[in-house]
Amino acid sequence: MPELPEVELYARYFARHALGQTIVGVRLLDARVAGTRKLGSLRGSQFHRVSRHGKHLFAQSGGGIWLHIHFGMTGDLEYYRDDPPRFARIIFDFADGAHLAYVDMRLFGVVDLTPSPESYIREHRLGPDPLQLRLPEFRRLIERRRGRIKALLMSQDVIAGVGNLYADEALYRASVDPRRAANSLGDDDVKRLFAAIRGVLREAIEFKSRGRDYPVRFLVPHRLEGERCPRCGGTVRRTIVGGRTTYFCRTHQR
DNA sequence: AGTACCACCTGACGGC
DNA sequence: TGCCGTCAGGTGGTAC
Repeated sequence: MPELPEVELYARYFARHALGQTIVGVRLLDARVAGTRKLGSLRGSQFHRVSRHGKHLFAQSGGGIWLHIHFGMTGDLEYYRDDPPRFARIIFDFADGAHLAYVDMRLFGVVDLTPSPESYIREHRLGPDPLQLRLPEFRRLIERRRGRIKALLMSQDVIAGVGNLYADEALYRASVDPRRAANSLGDDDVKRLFAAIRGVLREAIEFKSRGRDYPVRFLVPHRLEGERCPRCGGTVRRTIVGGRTTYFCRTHQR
């Protein structure tokens, strides 16, 4: 599930529920989501800052070390007082008796410690976060690339945070065919795509933070082969691009 | 540089 | 009811 907008909401959720609480225990219920560093060293400290880069969440602890969470396909956070949620894999126990669970049905996520977000970003060669990006840099990142534009948008070393769903969404909004080579886009295409990526991500954060569903003008509610495009009446097609299931409107995406 | 395929996991859903 | 295939919004490795 989690792409940039979802992780942004998780970061806000983490800030709301976990900052300033004293950690009295860290329980590892399934070692397969733990990284190499021992989370037990967080005991006795507090988180006092949260940040996000792409799909990655970072929380600084009192010791100066940072918690790093990547949510994989099914990662989530749940703050609770009584019963732990289903698929809880790591539980942070707080001094006031409440808990924060890292939940992950499919176990593709990772919870680890890192010296700083900057060092993590460097070591894992993450590209810039699209909400911090400006047009000239975006242009530079994609103009000479020969791969398909959708595959490029999903490459975390090019832009960090866009996954399968929002890549489709941005290309749909920008009227660009996901199968086109990146270097075949004209300057107008690049400008529209840049605005579309940022617009789609910002709007998703906005309506999700209000607990609302995807608007009908988004592609997401129409991710079905043969569905009508709400924008032009064309037909929604399903195909594979970059190894992932891709939906696009064959009429207005060119 | 770009792509295709496999692997890592668990669960939901449709067909028979 | 149950078994089977298919699919799922992610990523890393390998091989071509």
